[in-house]
Amino acid sequence: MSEMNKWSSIPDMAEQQLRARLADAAKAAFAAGELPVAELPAFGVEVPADSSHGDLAANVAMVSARAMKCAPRQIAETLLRHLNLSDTFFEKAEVAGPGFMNLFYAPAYYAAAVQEVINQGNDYGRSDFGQGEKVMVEFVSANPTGPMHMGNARGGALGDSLASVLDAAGYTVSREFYINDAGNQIEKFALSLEVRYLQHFKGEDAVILPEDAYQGEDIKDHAVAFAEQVGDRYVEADSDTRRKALVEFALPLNIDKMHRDMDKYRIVYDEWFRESRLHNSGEVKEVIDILRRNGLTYEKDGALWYKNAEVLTKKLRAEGKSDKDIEKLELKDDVLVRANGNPTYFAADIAYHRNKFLRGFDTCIDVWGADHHGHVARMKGAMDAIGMDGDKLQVVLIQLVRLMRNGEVARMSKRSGKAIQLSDLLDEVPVNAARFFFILREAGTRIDFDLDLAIEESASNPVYYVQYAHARICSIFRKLKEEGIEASAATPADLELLTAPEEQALIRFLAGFQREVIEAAKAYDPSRITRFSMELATQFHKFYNACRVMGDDEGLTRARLALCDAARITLHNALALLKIDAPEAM
RNA sequence: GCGCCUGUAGCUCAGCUGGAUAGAGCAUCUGCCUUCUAAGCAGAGGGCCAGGGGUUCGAGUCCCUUCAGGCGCGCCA
Repeated sequence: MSEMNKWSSIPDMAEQQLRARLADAAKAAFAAGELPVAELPAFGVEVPADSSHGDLAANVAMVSARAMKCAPRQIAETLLRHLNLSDTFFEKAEVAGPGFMNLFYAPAYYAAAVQEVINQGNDYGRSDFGQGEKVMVEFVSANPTGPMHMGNARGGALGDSLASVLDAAGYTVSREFYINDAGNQIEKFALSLEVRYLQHFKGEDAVILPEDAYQGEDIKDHAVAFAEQVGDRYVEADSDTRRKALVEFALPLNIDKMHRDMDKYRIVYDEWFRESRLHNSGEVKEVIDILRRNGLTYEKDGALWYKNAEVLTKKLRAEGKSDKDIEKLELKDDVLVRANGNPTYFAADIAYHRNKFLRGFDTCIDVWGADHHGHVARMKGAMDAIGMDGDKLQVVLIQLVRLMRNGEVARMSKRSGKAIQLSDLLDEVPVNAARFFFILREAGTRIDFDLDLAIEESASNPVYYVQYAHARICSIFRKLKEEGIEASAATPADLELLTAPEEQALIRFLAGFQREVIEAAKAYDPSRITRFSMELATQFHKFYNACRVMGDDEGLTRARLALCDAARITLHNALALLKIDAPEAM
């Protein structure tokens, strides 16, 4: 409960004070014989939806009613009589509704909260909640056989921001991109390139592109570029040599492109991890051997199978599921090594996740497309099966993005007629707007991305609403400087002048930033920060319209300038987590 | 068929571990700039929180069930 925090937040301190004083009040009431002696149960302290109900509300009387055999309101009234609020952040308490104890902050609370933001500056919002635990966030990990798409754009923004949020919450975070540069899809890539290369010299009808090959224009572009560079000397070469040359030509180009796109999207990875490494190092073989030794494999139809059903059944039984329910799941086993001798993606992925844990990560978070959800349970199970802890593998599933144009689903780019790519998006939509949009909604919801709206009416994008608030604050300080006014720092007494409802609402909101970051980290949900930034902008705009910053009262002016500065810092730090610019002017 | 996700205002969505009269943006309508950025603010209308049961002081939130939509159940990744 008491998270000893070196970045102690003011709301946390206030809540602790309140809990301690309520416990004291109960003790006093017991001693006076005014309440039956009973253990004070765990109770909640929360921010009421309606500010007329105070700044914090405790439900201690309601949850104590049964044990004390006493009406909640009566318990609350008794506690109130014994409640001592001296030397706390509170100035008033009252009993309301069914027995809530409503507490009101004193001006000192608001003063302390503003001062805290200013003191911490760029660190404001950070905490050591995560205790330095090592966390890896693996995201995007797009297939290198083709260009990245809109789903990668969403996964990229969410994964990157999630990593930032975890970092701010005190975790040691690493960002990773997994490149599937081995296996079946590379074979398919090679075959597709080969057909296009041969077609380039012999004509489209001479060689037929199989239906299951990559149909995209990008393959043709690569083949043509290769043909222009080396000519027709691979036409007569044997297929293996030809395919190898084509892949060695095209794959680096695709990977370079992914680097460039991610760079433009402001995503910097700590590691680009290649699947081929796991095959070359023998790690794929190792995990297969481990599974074999653990008796979790068998051979059938020439392939080596993994006993997924057995592993998951055991796990689900341990979790208390009935055999009947488990049977309904129709659990299936999976192939590790195909009849042709090649390991499957699944086998390589087990090796990859083992590699992650062996690198010392306490938690590995995978950001996957929602269509991979069937893969989650068996991957966790496989971790258990090789002696790792499957619970330390966490998966965030991202729903697909639907592209809309003129109210209809769009699949193709209007200009090129090709499938819409991430790089098209970044060419047309400012990065700030694109990122903001993709981090606006939590991962599990399907979203529609309206290209026309994003491109043509970008000013209606809420990102500008938030940025405008930041620019507005900066303009106040700019004006101050232009007029040669040098405002000294606000004193605690100055800050206690912040008593207008709009001022206090803004401060209460600012003060909750650290908690919001922690909540976002716990839920693996960076979209909370996006919405926080929007609400913060609203609170600032309201304050700005209601309270003139530079006025006749010097103390109040200093205090309001301090509040502006606190709002600017908080807004800046929130946007920084999302890697969205906080402009000084618009 | 089985599993996962989703269902809240006309549209897009918030709603912290259950709390007091369910919120915001867009859209529609009405006001507010001779003083710090009107990309802003204030106000109005708009809801059987998909339906039905249950748990309790109290349910949009938890449990069961029905309905509707999305996705998944490969020697694909």
